[in-house]
Amino acid sequence: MKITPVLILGNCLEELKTIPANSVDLIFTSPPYADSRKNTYGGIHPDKYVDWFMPISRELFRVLKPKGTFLLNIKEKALNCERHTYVIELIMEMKRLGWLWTEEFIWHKKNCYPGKWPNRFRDAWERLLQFNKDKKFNMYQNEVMQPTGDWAKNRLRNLSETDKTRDNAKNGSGFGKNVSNWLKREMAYPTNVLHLATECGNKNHSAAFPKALPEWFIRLFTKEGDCVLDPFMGSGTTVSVAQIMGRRAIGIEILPEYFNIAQRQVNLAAKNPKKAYEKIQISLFR
Amino acid sequence: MKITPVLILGNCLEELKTIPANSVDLIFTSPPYADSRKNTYGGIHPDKYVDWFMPISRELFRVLKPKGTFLLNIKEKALNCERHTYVIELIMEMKRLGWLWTEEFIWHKKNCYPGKWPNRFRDAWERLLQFNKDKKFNMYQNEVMQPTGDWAKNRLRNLSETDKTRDNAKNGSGFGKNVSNWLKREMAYPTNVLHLATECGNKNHSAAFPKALPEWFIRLFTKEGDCVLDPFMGSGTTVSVAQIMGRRAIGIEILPEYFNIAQRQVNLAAKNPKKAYEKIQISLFR
DNA sequence: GTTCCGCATGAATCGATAG
DNA sequence: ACTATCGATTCATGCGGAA
Repeated sequence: MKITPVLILGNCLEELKTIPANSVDLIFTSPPYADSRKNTYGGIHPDKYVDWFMPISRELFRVLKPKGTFLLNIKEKALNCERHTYVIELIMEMKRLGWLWTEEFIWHKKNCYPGKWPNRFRDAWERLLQFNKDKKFNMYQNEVMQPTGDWAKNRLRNLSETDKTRDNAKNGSGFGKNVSNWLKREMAYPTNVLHLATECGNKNHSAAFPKALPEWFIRLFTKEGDCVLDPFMGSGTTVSVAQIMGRRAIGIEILPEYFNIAQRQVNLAAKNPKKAYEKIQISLFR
Repeated sequence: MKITPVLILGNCLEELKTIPANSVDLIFTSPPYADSRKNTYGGIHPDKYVDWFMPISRELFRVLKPKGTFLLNIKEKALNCERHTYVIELIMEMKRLGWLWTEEFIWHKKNCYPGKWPNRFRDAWERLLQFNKDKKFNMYQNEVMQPTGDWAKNRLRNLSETDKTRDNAKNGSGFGKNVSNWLKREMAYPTNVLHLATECGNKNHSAAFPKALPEWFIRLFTKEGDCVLDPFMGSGTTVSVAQIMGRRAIGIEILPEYFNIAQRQVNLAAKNPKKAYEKIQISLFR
């Protein structure tokens, strides 16, 4: 199945209004952070961040399907020696608007930005806020199961050796059932902490996250053919990952510079999807 | 230097009033989480949590030195398929009271509670909220430097063969005080993400955190002889760690049962501080 | 004395059932 | 309708006994 994402060059709030209500399965986005990236997006002052985001939040609520999910990657910056409160104020406001704040995932950035300050250490984590319209949202947990920890490997290795000898010695003693039980145990469900290194190779966009991040949430919250929206597309990481995974995708970007990069990335992925897919590093959870 | 902690049996809010203003260097505490530990503390309803905590917060502000730090370990629970907002409301209220919200550390709980639900994964992290009265607070960053990546791993592996304590061999990353003296080269500053397992063998208290947690913050925010306060002492982890590290300590606990456990632990540590110190596992940052 | 293995134990959460 | 209680589910870790 070959689906080319829809890329829209324009103002996020205006363009969202052209999208039908209840049509999107997953919104995954990383909006411009307050007052940072001045050179690119212009920057919104922290004190005005909530007022700026709420109208957009309202449109996102409208376009999301009842069982869809909105995932917001955000982190407050330190301003004047303090953490600003615009993120937690935003959570409160979005709840007033009708969003359910269902979960907060942590993205642990294993190779965070270097630096030293007298009053704080390097910031190695970001928030991944999950919002929903309904308590019963779609979630495909089996799609993101992972191998169990090292503790199990050692023990299962020993176990499987004894299993083999017994299996050779005796025939059809019903031991196979036990083995299959243990095999199930080789996979476990993940937690709400994601360990991912930032991709430093990404040249142009100043706020790129690793492909594995949208990839994980797209697997968790959508099926093939579902629709993924990124209203702050940037250089198109989320959109092209969705494309490669066989999801429909919509991306909105106001700056032609980034829009063009995203366009090229999408064309490239359309030409050789397998190669593009292999490029997605799945290095979650250590 | 031998300093015995001051343990107070009584109501937190009342007893705090007996402590002089501007006398404490570090407050490190983990108050009863909303509605949990019902069997022990009675539990506060999430909707009333902020109102319950704010008068205590006011007293904590009073007793803290201008350059001191308040570190609050807390996590909101999921209620009715949503994350409750009492923690972020608490942050807003404390700012109104005059606290600076300077940082939010993440405690990544490597061995979080198991379970499976249709709409969420296991919760593997807690907040460590840092509050201060003044932008220029005391912070001794050099005290918590850690060995860098690969070098540390190799070094520590060899080490565990030489210095054969059982616990070092087990997790492969533990190192004692004597060892850290060795490793003056190739040390780096940590980040604001801490990787620690909960100590589950502790039958004493239903909510004991690992000793390495208060140990790290006591090193970071206090010197020898400084005063550490834990207004919700529980079985006395914070207080006895502070004692072993040569800090003065004050602990308040309302339940005689826990108070007695803390009392015993303190007496034990006073008798043999070296042995007690070695028991503190420093296995931070993986 | 070391290594290996069995086992209990968590600051959990949801859905169903009962009052 | 709304609150209180209970059972089912799940996995990394430390401790203790055994080889």
